[in-house]
Amino acid sequence: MGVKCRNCPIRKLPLFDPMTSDEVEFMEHFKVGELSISPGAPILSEGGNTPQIYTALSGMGLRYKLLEDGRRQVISLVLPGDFIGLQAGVMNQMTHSVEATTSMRLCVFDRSELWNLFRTQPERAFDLTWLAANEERFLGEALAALGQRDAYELLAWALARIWRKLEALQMTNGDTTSLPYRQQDLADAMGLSLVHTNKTLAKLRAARLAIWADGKLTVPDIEELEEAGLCRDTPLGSRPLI
Amino acid sequence: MGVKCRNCPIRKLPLFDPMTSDEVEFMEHFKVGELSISPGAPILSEGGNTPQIYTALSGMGLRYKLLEDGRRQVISLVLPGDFIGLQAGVMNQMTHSVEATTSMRLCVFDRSELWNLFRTQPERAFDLTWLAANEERFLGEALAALGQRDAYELLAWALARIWRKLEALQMTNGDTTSLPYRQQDLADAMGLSLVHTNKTLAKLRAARLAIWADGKLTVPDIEELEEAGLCRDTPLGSRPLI
DNA sequence: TTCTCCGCATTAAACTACGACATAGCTGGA
DNA sequence: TCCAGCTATGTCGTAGTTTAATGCGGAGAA
Repeated sequence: MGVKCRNCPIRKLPLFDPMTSDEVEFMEHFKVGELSISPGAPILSEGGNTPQIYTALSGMGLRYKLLEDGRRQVISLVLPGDFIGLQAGVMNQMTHSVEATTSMRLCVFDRSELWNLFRTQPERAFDLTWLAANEERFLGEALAALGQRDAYELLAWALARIWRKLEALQMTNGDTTSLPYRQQDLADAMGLSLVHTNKTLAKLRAARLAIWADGKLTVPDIEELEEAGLCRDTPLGSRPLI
Repeated sequence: MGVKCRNCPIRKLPLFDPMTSDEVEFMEHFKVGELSISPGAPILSEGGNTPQIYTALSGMGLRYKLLEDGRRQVISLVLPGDFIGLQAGVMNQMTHSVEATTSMRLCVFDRSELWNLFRTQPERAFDLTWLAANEERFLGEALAALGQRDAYELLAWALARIWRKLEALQMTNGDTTSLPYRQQDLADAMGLSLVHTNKTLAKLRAARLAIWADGKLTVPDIEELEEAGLCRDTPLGSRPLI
């Protein structure tokens, strides 16, 4: 898996920014070990304790939250370079669950050490805090910002976004990429029913905008796809200066 | 307006926490003046520059964002104690607009001074950053967290939440409170059409859960109202420790 | 190998919530 | 008195949900 992030990347918002070498080095300082996770296994559970935080070195997963009525809200995908467990609360309690959808390798940090950041590197501390606050954000949220769209545009937007993300991580191969998520995952992320998601994906497929099959995503023409989703990203991810 | 916050309150997340006296004193240091705003007047505009930030001392307003298609997304209410303009970006550019819906009194701070926080008071800096990141959040966002519900539960939840907020600020009077927002504002906040919002409010009124009329909100039985909205707040607002 | 089970994708039919449009009443201000 | 802004209510079309049934490939057991 030809991922750029070697060991302990901080990926700033917007999530596509690569990490500078001294940032990598800086994070090395906090590293306490590595961890392997098998596909389908939970990494962190809502309400659980996390004295440590992780970054994904390889593999994919997703953040989600179980709702009272039994539905599941997917918050975001977990890709190599992402933090996991950063935003756990006062008692280190997680506010959502994280699960691997492929086998994953994780890099482990000691959470308490991170407080040093605030003393030694205020600007980086700002980045981290901001990242933590935003980690909780929903994929669908930014969509709300853009105004409610119908399922067609919603999914076009989501696929285009995922594609761009993977592209930035050099995880695409020509116009195809491997993407171990089920249609149910996508549906949960967008707040649509599985059935309707399926039908809408069929429409996208018929329009030859995005072919989602067999755990693979093929995007013949990304620009066209982005246009179909009116892909105007909100400045939500833009980095503020307080 | 019997608000607790005297001059320059930092209200931590969750937003109901009162400010300690030394925090008040601390913020006094940054204060550079006061400002009066008349009802309906804009305070900050999206894209505009803000060399300063404000806190609301009295009055109410709302944060919103204009969408490309002309609709308006209300982000959140501005109540006494809230920060305004905290999260403006790199060039001090606002990412959304803020408008007063009553006459307001604002306390003015110098933005650049705030960077000192990161050097002198790391923990408070954390609070501030967190607050800034969350200021952008949409009201409807937390709703998405609970899972999309129908308009009825959506509005029940929103009204209950507003009520609790005002209650904490001691801005309620028995089971009635003054609330200078239009139905259009509520609709924009919840992402519903004005017409449907109106009809749904009628249903809530018929059920004697919430009476919204003449700029006043009456809540005969808050517990019942909360239940109607399945009002289980997400821990979204809970303060994390990284 | 073949049978069976199970998770996932697919498609169809009935139902529902919401938006669009239309119309009317109510109030305060010029 | 008229007009503008807000509230209120009815009808109708449609996007999306729900339910249910079918198909299909992979894993495990005989």
